[in-house]
Amino acid sequence: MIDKNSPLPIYYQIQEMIRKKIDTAEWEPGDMLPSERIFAEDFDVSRMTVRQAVTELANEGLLHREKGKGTFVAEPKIEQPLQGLTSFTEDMKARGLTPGSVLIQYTLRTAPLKVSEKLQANTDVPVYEIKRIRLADDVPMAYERTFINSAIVGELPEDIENRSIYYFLEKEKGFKIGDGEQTFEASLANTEEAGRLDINEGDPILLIQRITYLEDGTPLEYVKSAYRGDRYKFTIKMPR
Amino acid sequence: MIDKNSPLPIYYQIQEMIRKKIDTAEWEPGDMLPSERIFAEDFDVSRMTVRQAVTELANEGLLHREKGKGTFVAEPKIEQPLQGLTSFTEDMKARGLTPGSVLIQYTLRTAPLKVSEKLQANTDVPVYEIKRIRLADDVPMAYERTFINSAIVGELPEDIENRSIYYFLEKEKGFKIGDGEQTFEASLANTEEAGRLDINEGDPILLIQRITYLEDGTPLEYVKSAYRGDRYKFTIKMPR
DNA sequence: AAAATATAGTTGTCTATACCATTAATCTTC
DNA sequence: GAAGATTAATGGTATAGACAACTATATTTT
Repeated sequence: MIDKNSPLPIYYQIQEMIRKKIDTAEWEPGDMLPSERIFAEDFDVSRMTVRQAVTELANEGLLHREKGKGTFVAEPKIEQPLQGLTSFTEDMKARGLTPGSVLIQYTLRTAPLKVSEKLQANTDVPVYEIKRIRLADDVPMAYERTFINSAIVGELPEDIENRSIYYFLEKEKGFKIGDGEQTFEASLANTEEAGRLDINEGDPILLIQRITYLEDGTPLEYVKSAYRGDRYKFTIKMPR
Repeated sequence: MIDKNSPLPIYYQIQEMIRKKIDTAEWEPGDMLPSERIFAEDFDVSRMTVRQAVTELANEGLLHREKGKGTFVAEPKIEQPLQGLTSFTEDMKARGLTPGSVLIQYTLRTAPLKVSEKLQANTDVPVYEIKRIRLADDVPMAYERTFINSAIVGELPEDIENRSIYYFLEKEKGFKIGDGEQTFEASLANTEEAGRLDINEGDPILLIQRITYLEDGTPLEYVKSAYRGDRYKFTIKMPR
């Protein structure tokens, strides 16, 4: 469960392990976690290492510490509609819909000019181009074109469309996702988009473009999505 | 400077000391802090204690760590193009355009049902209803309908259309603006919107609805805006 | 002169331990 | 039975040290 020889830090492994148990509802809000001393003994690590893992999760608000009592899974934050960057998968789940995906195209190619600009890379940089139709409860919701800088991520598994790309990159590849820049624009469906989304040409679509950066500022991916205007609203909480 | 017998934790004292040096500009953005080992030696504490202080400040964004190099005072957060809540006025200025406004209607009335719901108020609550055409370089950019809970803000001056409402409420009335919730949606211009925006019926428009809250969570205003799809893109930076 | 190597300094991770403050349960005393 | 004291468990703070990973500079080698 915890691999001391992994290149990933132990505290990070513990962190992700806890996160997973909460994600999978194995540990539910209000549940008390094993005490730091127990954790340390179980994993045969120092208590301080356990604390480093727990501290970060507590700062994130996922855990809640009480002196003298213990550490508990925090109650899910009320009013959390898309506070930050989210994937289509997370987005749909938050809306109570079942996300789905149909792969249209999956190729490794050299980046088109506009894409290479967005990715701040040379025009000849190899990128993955992934075209997907995104489904919500089996109905087309968006037509999505993703470009991922393969010079950064290396090889992607072929079954990536079934999983969250973010999850894969963060958990399995160890990349740290940073900020994202998102653009919203109203437009009308062209022939291709109308066909993919099962709507008529000229119907309203919400174009969302996103550039996702790594923590160090390197652009990782560029996504162009066309959402059905009649089905989709994007809601976001903004500070200050 | 650091009092080991103080009831305040040592790491907290160090934290506040660093904060103060930055506040008073004794340490400026870009400056390198003494290394953790130097700090520890100077204060005669353990390096881990110093780290606990620095880690928190780094998480806050006040400091910036670089492995192998050192710890530096972070650059003050630049107000990125639309990182948070912004008014139309600020938005346009950030784009290098001159914002303008044409007042269409300004009334004090009882809230329509939908509006009172958004403002979490009774249906008979009095609201200001302000309809404006928003101009950028004298060209219609958006048609905006604003509802402000007058039970909260009291009386508004009549010449409000020439000024930023936010500025007025914050600086002159002392209200503290909190979060905002914003919804994006693609649609087609109806007759009224097309007329106001000088476009054709059926042209694409970006519908943006915003609810602005005070710091204590009270809804303050509800704004429905229809932006010209051919002229306006909304860009935002989002944290992960 | 350029390239490779060593070196010193930095943050990152981790250990093993110690004591403190708070909490909750148990035991003792009245 | 109620009140107080004890005890065990928890997270909070702190120590002294170790090695790893990374960076910049100085030194040596080619």
